Amino acid sequence: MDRMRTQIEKPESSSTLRTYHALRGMIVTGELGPSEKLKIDELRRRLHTGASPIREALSLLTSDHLVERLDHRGFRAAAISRENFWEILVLRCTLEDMALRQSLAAATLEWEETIVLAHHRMQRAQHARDHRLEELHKAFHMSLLSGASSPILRKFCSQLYDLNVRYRYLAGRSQGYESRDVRDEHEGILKAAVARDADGASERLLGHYRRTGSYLASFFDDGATPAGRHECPRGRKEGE
Amino acid sequence: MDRMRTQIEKPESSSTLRTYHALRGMIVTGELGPSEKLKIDELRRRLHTGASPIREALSLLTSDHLVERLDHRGFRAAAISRENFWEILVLRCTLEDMALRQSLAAATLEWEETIVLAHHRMQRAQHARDHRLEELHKAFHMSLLSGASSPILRKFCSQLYDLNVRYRYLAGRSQGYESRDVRDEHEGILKAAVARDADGASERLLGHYRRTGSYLASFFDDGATPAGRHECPRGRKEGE
DNA sequence: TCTCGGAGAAAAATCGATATTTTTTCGAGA
DNA sequence: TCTCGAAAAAATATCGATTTTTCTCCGAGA
Repeated sequence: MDRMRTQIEKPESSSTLRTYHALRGMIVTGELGPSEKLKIDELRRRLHTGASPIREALSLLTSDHLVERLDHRGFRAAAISRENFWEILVLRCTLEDMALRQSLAAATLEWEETIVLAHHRMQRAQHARDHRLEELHKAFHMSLLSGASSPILRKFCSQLYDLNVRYRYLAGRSQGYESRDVRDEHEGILKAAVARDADGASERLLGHYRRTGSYLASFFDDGATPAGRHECPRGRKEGE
Repeated sequence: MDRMRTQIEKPESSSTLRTYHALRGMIVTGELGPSEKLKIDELRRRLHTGASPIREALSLLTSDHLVERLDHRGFRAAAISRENFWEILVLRCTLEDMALRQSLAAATLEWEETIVLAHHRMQRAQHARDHRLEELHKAFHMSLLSGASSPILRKFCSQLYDLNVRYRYLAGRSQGYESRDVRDEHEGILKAAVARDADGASERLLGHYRRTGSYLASFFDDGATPAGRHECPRGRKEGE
C-alpha cells in the first residue's frame, strides 16, 4: 500500500528535481509554449531558485525531448510539428504494446490489485472533478505497464506519454476524459488486463491511443497520416 | 560530402558537451567501472573543468541510462546485470528493426551512398587497425537507420547501441570485429540494405546482434536467456 | 561486545559573480 | 535608402565559494 502511494506523492527533496518536475509540468501544459525561449534568469526568478538547478533540470528535460539545447544559445521548449505528433503516437503504440505484453506475462496478484486501485482512483477523480485527475490518469496507464521487466522500456513509455499529453494540452483539450466512451475504453482495458488477455488488452489500449490521436490530430492537422506511411502498427498477436 | 564528415568530427564547442562525450566514453569503455562513484571534485580535476559542466553532463548521461542519480548522494556509473544486458538486447532488436524498415522505406540515392561509404570506412579502418574503428562501426550502424523518419527512435537506438557496446568492453572484447564472419555479416547487411530488401536486412542485422549478444553473454552469464522469456523477437515481416 | 548517538570530515547541492558568447543597436559609408 | 560593421546590451556558460546534507569515526552506555 505504501508502495502504491509513492506513485503519486513526490517529496522532491532536491531543488533540481523540484525544478525538473515544475518545468516539465509547465511545458506539458503549455504554460511554456512550443519553441519558446527559456531564459535562465527569468525561470530563476519564477521558480525561486538558482541558475544551477535550472540548467540541470533543463538538461534532464532535453533527454525527455521536451527541451532543445542550442549550443551557446541556451534552451528552448521543444518545437511541435505534425511529423513529431505522429512519430510519438507510432512509437508509443509499438513500445506500450511491448511493455503491456511483458507486464501481463509477468502478472502477479499484487500487480492486479495495483491496476484495479489505480483505475478506481482515476474514476473517482473523474466524478469529483479532482485536479489530480491528470496525474491519476498517467498513474493508471503506467500501472498497466508496471509489471514489464524492462525498466528502460517503461521509462521510454513514460516519456512518450508526457510528449503525447503535451499535444493534448496544446490542442486545448486538457481534460477530455469526461466523455462516456473514454471511460468505457479504460474499463475495457482494465478488464482485459485483469483477465490476462494480452491481445484484447493491447488492442483496446492501442485503439484508445489511436482514437485519441485522430481526435487530437484534427485540431492542428487534416487528420491524415503524413505520406500514408506512419499508421499506427497493430500489436503483434501472441502466436506470431 | 561535408555532411557525411560531420558524423565523425565533433567540434565540441561547449565545455558541457565536451565533458558529456568524455564521460560517456569513459563509462562505455569501462574506464569508469559499473556502480563506481562519480565524485564531482575528482572528475573536475581529471577533466580540467568546473563543477557545473560535470553536473550537467552527468544529468544528460542519467537519461542515457549510463549514470544513476542518487538523491543528495551524487552520481554513480550505472550498475550492470544479466537482466539489464538482455533487456538492452531485446529492446535494441525491436527498435532497430523498426528503424531499419522506416529507413529502407524512405531510402534515397543519397542515403544509399552514405551507407556504402560508412561501410567502406569501417572496413578500411579494420585493415589498418585504425583506432577510430569503434567510432566508424557505430557510424555504419547508425547510417543504416539514418533514413528513419523518427528522430526519437533514432536516438533510442543510439542510446541502446552505446549501452550494448559498454557490455562488450566490460567483457574485455573491445574490438572483436576482426573475425571473418563478422565482416561477412556487415557485408550481408549492407547488400540487403542497398537492395532495399527489408526482411533480409532486418534478419541479418538482428542475427548480428543476437550472435554478438550470445557471445558476450557467455562471458558473464551461462548464455541462456533468463526464465526463458526474453528471447530476442523476430523482425516482423513486410506483409503481416 | 554491541548499539546508539554525536562530532568531525567529506561530499553534494546551491548560490553569487565573472568571463564568454550572442544578439541588438546604431551610425558611417556607398 | 540600404548595407556593413563596430560598440553596447543581453544572455549564456563557467567558475569559485558557501551552505547543506550525508558519511565516517569514535566513545559512552547498556
